[in-house]
Amino acid sequence: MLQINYMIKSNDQETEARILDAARSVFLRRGTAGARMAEIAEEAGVNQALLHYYFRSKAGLAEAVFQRAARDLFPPVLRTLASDAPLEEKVREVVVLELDTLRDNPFLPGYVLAEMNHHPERVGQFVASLTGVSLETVGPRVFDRLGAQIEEAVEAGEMRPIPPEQFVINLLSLCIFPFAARPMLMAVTGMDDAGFRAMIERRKAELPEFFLRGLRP
Amino acid sequence: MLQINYMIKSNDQETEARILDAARSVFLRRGTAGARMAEIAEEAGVNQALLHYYFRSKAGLAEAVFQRAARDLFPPVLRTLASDAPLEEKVREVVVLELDTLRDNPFLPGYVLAEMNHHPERVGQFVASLTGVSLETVGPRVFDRLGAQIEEAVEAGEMRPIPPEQFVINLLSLCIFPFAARPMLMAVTGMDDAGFRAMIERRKAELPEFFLRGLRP
DNA sequence: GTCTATATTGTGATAGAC
DNA sequence: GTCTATCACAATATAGAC
Repeated sequence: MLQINYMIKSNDQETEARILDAARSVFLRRGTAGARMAEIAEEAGVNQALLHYYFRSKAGLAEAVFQRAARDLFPPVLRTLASDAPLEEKVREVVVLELDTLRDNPFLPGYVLAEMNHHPERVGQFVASLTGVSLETVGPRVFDRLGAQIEEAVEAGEMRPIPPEQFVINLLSLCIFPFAARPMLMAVTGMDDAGFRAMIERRKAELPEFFLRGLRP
Repeated sequence: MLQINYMIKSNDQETEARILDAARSVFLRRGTAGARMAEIAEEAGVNQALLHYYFRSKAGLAEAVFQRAARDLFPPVLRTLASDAPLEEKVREVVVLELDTLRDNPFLPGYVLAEMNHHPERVGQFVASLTGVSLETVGPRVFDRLGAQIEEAVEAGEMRPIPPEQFVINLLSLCIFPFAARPMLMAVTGMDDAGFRAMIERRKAELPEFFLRGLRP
């Protein structure tokens, strides 16, 4: 009796998490506009009315899911890039970090990129939330630190000059795009899931060198 | 009178094109699931019923728009890559081709990537339509030709070995991703539209060298 | 907190006049 | 070919019992 009572009471928290997980799964696969509350409820194993009890509206759920997804995709990389580690080490670290994350969440890039394009207003809001401060602080912080390191390396004759923005864009492009274009790549090359994973593993090993060679004088 | 009569008669063709253009514009911005037939009709300057007269259903319109968009995004590049031009020339050509296309259609990548993720079944269909033949012919044709050229260059000591798939993935990543991630890039860096275009122009000049250096021994 | 039943709107699609 | 008016249903959201 006590046991049962305890379990019921604890459900409120656990249920909310289950709903959020189900919502994430459905939103990532179908996109926000294509997602159906009924499907989320079913996947969470609860009634549809409960979704509204916890998140008020579909928009509320969508907001929560997008914030979480964007946090999974970008901040770890940006934090790494803003650190004090040597440049080459940063590159290797970002590649492994990003490729491992996306191997486990292959729908993440497609979803986040699509949402950003469909709801540009959410992007500023998200960027602001990264530091809790205003929009203008995140970018500069990463790019200033990176720019200084690049300048150092250039003066030491180890590297060509490159704007830090282009540095970041190139690196993220090479990591993220293959996942966003996964269905097309699989269709064109005839890869299956295992083949795709193998291709990604290979990238993990060779991408850092490819990227760094491209920057050398 | 004759004039008016002529214009009315010619409208059927012109109207269908106007609708398709409007549909493209709305679908690209909102995604298929998020697009509204009413908005398309308004943007085309016609009544909503006309959309059904010409395209039967929303799915019909969506199909037409996706085919056209995917054709704009991929085939020119694949054709270039499968040509007989020297490898380095191909790279320069692809970069200019792709960056110019996307400068004029910044929503294209986000839309196509999203649709592919949400409707993987359409991808095979599209790939098949590229040659009119079966799915297995397009990929190999590009990759075989490219693989041979790479092998040549490797034996001449001009290049490191790299699987042709990775070659293509890297090249497309560097061209396409910045547009797919445009809203995020603009928010993080504080760029406006002009700044983004300037950034792309800079890439057009520097991307080929960066890419090719990354492949040299 | 969780459910069933129901209200309310949004949205794709059709009928039929012009 | 093009419009207005309307239908039919899908999908979000709420009321209220348990």
